[in-house]
Amino acid sequence: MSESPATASYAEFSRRLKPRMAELLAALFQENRGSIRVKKEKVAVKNLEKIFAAALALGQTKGFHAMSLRELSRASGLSMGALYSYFSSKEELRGHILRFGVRLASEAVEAEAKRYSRPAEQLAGAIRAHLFLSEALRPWFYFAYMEARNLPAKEREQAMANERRTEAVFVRILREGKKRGAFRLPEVELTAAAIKALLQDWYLKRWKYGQAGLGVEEYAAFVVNFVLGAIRARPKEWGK
Amino acid sequence: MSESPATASYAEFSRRLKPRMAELLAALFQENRGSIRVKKEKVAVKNLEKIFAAALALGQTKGFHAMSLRELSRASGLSMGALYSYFSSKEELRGHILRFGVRLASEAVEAEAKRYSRPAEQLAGAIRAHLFLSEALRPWFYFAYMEARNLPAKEREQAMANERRTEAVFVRILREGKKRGAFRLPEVELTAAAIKALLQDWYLKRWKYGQAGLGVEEYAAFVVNFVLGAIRARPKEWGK
DNA sequence: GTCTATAGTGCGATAGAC
DNA sequence: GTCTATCGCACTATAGAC
Repeated sequence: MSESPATASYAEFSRRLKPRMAELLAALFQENRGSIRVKKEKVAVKNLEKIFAAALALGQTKGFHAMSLRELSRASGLSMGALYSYFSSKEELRGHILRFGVRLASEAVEAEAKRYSRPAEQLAGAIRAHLFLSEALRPWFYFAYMEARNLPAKEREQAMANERRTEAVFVRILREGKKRGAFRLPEVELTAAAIKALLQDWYLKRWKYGQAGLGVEEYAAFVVNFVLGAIRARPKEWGK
Repeated sequence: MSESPATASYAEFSRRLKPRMAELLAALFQENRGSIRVKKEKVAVKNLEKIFAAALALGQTKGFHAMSLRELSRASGLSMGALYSYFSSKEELRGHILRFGVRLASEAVEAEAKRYSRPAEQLAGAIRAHLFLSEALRPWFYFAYMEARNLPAKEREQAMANERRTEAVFVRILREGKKRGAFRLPEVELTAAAIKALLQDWYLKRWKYGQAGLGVEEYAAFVVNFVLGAIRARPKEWGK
């Protein structure tokens, strides 16, 4: 509940996230002891990490469906047979990867929420937190976005629900700011959707921003400024 | 060079686009007489239309790579053998579809450009034209966006160049408006990228806007207003 | 726990009848 | 111009050696 002027820097955000990734990987192993044939946690976690990293990298460039398990075997350094000790089908592997990311992401967003009380700072904080998160987990975010449509119906609905949940955070902040007179905007839901689109562009068009030599902090500053301008929040009004 | 208050309605835009689609399909047939074994234009164009529509629909839900030619055969009503009278490989089919769309899209955007002289109206017109176009060719836009990364290197670079070209239109308008004092914005390139992201969200998240009962004209009005707000264009300044 | 070898399936593409 | 039948191949997944 501190009122520091802005969310922590990306470096700090990233530093706080790292250890959670290792913990969650171990948790994922424990929860799937049934289907994972390897029993030593240390070995399993190490290999799961390799498999996930390789699958995300390959999924990045050619898509998960187009990636063959032979390629994954080569890229991860494990044989075909060894791979199948960690999952029982290619689809199950995709499920593991997606669930791992969802948990990591939702935890991190919850942790950043409600650190501020003034609407404009809340909005800026939420934008920064989402961008920092997608930067730290960029391969996963891209993977999840692109794989969403290939999911079986049930999981696809869950993915769409996730999309709505993210937007709901922004809807709440916008509505509160509007009530307090800090923001002027007619369409709260559409504005939240627009913010979401700007956040997603960061990991979807990384090639473009990378070539322009732009960092995540600079992009975050731009988005915050752009959005606050669009909803008529003026610097002098930020404190309302 | 008319100075009507806004780009034509979507209905009118769509009406003007339709005949061009038939013409371009015929042109595509003529240019590929070498590789297309069917010689009667009437038959060929009719079947190409069926094939393209079926491929776009299937590519929509599962991706082009995941779509098998057996499925395409079923969906288009042509046998496997017949399909191969119209293209010599699955990849060539993808190329046909992408090139067809690129030509249709670039023609339509050129036609809408430069209809206005005042910066805010130019910007609003360009936003509306892009949205209307992506609405009329939604299956194709979605297909092109999702297939871009699966293209061979040369064609992928061309796709990225297309992305930049669209943005260049907005950069030009923004820069001109800034010079004339109609807009206040520090980052012209980033603003153009942000506008692009908002335009793309319309066809990428169609499920969301569709469920909300939102039409393309309403979304266009929102985006225009949002962007003009962000770049500090005020209604009274629109005429500058 | 990991490997190599291979079974079984469905793919893209083609040949030849009509 | 379109069809059916089929080829060869690459894939996912598994069996059994080490």
